[in-house]
Amino acid sequence: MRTENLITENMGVSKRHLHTMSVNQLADLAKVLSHPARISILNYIGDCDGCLCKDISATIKLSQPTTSQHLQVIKKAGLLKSKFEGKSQYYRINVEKLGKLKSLFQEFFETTEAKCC
Amino acid sequence: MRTENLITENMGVSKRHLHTMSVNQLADLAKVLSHPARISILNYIGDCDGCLCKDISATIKLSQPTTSQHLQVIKKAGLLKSKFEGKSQYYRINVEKLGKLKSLFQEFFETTEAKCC
DNA sequence: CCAATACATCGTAATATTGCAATGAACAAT
DNA sequence: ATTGTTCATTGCAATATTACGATGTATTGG
Repeated sequence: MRTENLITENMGVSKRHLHTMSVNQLADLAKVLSHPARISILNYIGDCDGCLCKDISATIKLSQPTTSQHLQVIKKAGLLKSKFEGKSQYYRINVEKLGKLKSLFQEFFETTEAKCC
Repeated sequence: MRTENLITENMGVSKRHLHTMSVNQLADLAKVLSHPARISILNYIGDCDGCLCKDISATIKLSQPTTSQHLQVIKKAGLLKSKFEGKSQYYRINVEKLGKLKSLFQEFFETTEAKCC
């Protein structure tokens, strides 16, 4: 009757090791799109190609720190590139990574639709 | 010099009202895919078409409560249907909603790739 | 009726996410 | 040099997510 070892370890943290590489990759990229502000940001950058944080902030109506934070999340996932020019940082879509997302998504659809459709 | 009204309201909650309907819809569906377990579940259900929580739980190696919780998240987003038969609940892909996700994703790609590619 | 099965839900603990004011760094302009 | 601009980072508060044991309900099998 051991009620020991009920110690809560790894509480609140996703168990990524249980899943395949490509499943984790898709989850990471989907997480970028799981917040509407990040979708709006990607839409905006895709439309202007070479954008500043202050302009994005003004467009999506979130504060500069919040906008910057979202930009870092997108960049860390690989969907954005950036380049400093003077005091300005220009953000651009990383087209290669966007293509990767596209193919992972395609793969997900093919697997999921396999026998149900 | 009013340091009043610095009261933290709406802290920690997404400002969905700032974004368009379709952006929010895509974000909601992307949130489903933002956890690897939920991708694995959808893959599995798409493959077997009519699955039980216990079998999914055994396959993805998460506890029954955790698996059930993920299933409710996916179902609430509309990507799953379910039907009770005796003591068993059979889960199936909601093909219409999956198609909706596909088209929202397509739309996102077209907007984002507009001028950068 | 009684045990076993399948599942959702509750409660709880730990971590993650979201948002912004305040701050500091780097550069531009005067 | 001083001021203004642009941005990332820090610190904090509030909410959301993740995971699972324990529990209750409903059904099946004996």
